[in-house]
Amino acid sequence: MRSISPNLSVLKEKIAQSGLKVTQQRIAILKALHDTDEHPSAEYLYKVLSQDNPALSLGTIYKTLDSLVEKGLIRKVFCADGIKRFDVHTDPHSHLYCQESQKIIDFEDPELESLIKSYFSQKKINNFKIEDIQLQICGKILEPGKSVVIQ
Amino acid sequence: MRSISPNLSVLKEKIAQSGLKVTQQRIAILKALHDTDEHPSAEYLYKVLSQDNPALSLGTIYKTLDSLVEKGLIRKVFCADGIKRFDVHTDPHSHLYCQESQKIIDFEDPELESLIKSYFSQKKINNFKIEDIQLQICGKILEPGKSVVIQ
DNA sequence: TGGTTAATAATAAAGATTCCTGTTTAGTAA
DNA sequence: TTACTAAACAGGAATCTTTATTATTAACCA
Repeated sequence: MRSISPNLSVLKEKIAQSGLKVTQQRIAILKALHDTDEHPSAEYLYKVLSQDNPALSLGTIYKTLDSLVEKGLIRKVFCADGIKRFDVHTDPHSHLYCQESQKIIDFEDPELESLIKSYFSQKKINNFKIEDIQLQICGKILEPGKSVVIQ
Repeated sequence: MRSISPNLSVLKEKIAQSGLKVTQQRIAILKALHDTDEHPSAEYLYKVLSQDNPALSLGTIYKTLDSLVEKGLIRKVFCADGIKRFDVHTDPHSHLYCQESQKIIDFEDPELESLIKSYFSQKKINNFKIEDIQLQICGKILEPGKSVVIQ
């Protein structure tokens, strides 16, 4: 389901183009974000990455995630559980939230996105500049283990 | 903009009907939620309520908010900032998020809600039970102080 | 290759939430 | 009304999440 992760040189290029220095930590973090479907939190990345980079600091992860968001390379995901989570997927899409397992599943449907887009292109909201629209579908995965299929 | 708050007996009735004991704390917390547009966090409620109820404990607020969510009297609001916030508004509506002021503004539009509803009534998502759909419009209030007008 | 500056590690501090325990209170039944 | 019981509460400790601080290191550029 997840798209193929870009190779290292592409990741480096992305970081460089954003104006950030290309450090080993940033490469590793951005790669880890690409290598998972999990919409990771800082803690998750720390657990995964410290196996190969024992010196990696949690503070660096937080700081890097902020930088990557600021540069538009990743997005903050809206969450009900009070934990910051992130998504490399920067094109418009929605999320399924399983309230039991805390899993977040990408919900990609051009039809829905264009529906929303066209609605908001007509709608007038005075005194507010729209920058991003996010939609969550909350509920439950019925048989954990089996995959959720969107048709 | 905010709807008129229900009076105390209505609030008590709501709490009782949910199966929870009707305590002074729960009444005060539910009332405070009704009396504001702010989509409060536990901390906000603590600040506001401890003025009149100096003995009120922050732990009680957290616990009460959880109970009220569980009973469906209030909803958790999806947030990007890693703070749990709540909404008494339980009918379907969306939210404007100001990324500068952290303000959350109710966005109520039957047209949008029915658009979303009809989309999802057709859409098939296997192995997932939809319980709630939330949409956020992120951006910036252009002139803080002035109100945001939805047309 | 060396110098400059941003980035990092390590750790402390702050902020948000949950947990624990003795006490109090709401609901119930006598 | 009163007494009983279970749930709820206050207060505070503990935990979890995030941010801030500072000395050291590494990326980038001349």
